[in-house]
Amino acid sequence: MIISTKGEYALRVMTELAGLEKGERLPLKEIAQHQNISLKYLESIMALLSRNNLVEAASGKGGGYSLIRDADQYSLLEILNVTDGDLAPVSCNAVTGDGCDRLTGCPTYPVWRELSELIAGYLGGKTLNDLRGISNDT
Amino acid sequence: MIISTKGEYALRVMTELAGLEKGERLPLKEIAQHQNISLKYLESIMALLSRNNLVEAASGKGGGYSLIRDADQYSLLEILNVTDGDLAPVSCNAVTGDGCDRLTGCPTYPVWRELSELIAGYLGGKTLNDLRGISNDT
DNA sequence: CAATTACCTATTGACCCGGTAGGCAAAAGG
DNA sequence: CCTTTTGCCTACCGGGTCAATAGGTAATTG
Repeated sequence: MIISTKGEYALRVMTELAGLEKGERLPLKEIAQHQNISLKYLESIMALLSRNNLVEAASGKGGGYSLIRDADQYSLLEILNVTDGDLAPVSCNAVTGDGCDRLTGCPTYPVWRELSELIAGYLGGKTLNDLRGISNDT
Repeated sequence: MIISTKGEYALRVMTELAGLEKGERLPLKEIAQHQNISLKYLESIMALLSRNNLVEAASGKGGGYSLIRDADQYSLLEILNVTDGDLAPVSCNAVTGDGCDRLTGCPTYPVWRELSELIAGYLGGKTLNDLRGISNDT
């Protein structure tokens, strides 16, 4: 599988954050309870998202997490790239270009490349709003 | 990644087998040399393919492997399902239906389902012939 | 019978993933 | 200040899987 629970959890949490009012924050403790996910594990995930400027964090009382942009400005691809790295469907790294010494003439390469683009295209076109059941068309 | 080297190797070997004349066989020793893959490792992979009736095997002198059907009658999906199991892109097993207790109302589920179908659709439409650079349109 | 080939059953080492633990840093409030 | 709340960092662990190896057995042919 390409997408780990780390990615799955990240999407779920960010979807929840998308429901907040502007300026509102949600502490991780509450999120972990809602989503029924280990708090400690979530911590490591959210720290990662924070480091990559996908969410904003505030320490101390009244602190917590919030989104930085509007929900429809986050593509799922962008988020999953942070949590799961490159989403290349194949273990050989031909898709990213480096490492395979048999690349020239490799019969499977074009297929992996196309498949990669297909996946990236699909996930790049979906946003957090799609996860909330909110359609993007006006 | 969804697709292991096992799947990648299986596709490469079967593509090579697709180049044989009708009734011709190729012993694994040669294939392993051509493809520069460990013979022992290949053995385990080919035994798997053989058990699942994707290739035909013949022991003894003059033996080896051959395809059973025409190359355009093997979809990549079918082969990869044998080597890599279900190609579900997500570790949660919601896509196959069982196991997730949060399934009802799970915001990400529809996305994984769609993505799964997209991948299966793509790989189901490609055959071994596509790996040989032979187009299926007459 | 001997050579060739496929098949089966372990086993190994490395790596990654999900999760845990504990302590540190920052911010806010009294 | 000091305490509480919150996020952040580092390290660790157990289990599973993957790629690969090893050795032996069965089938087929000459």
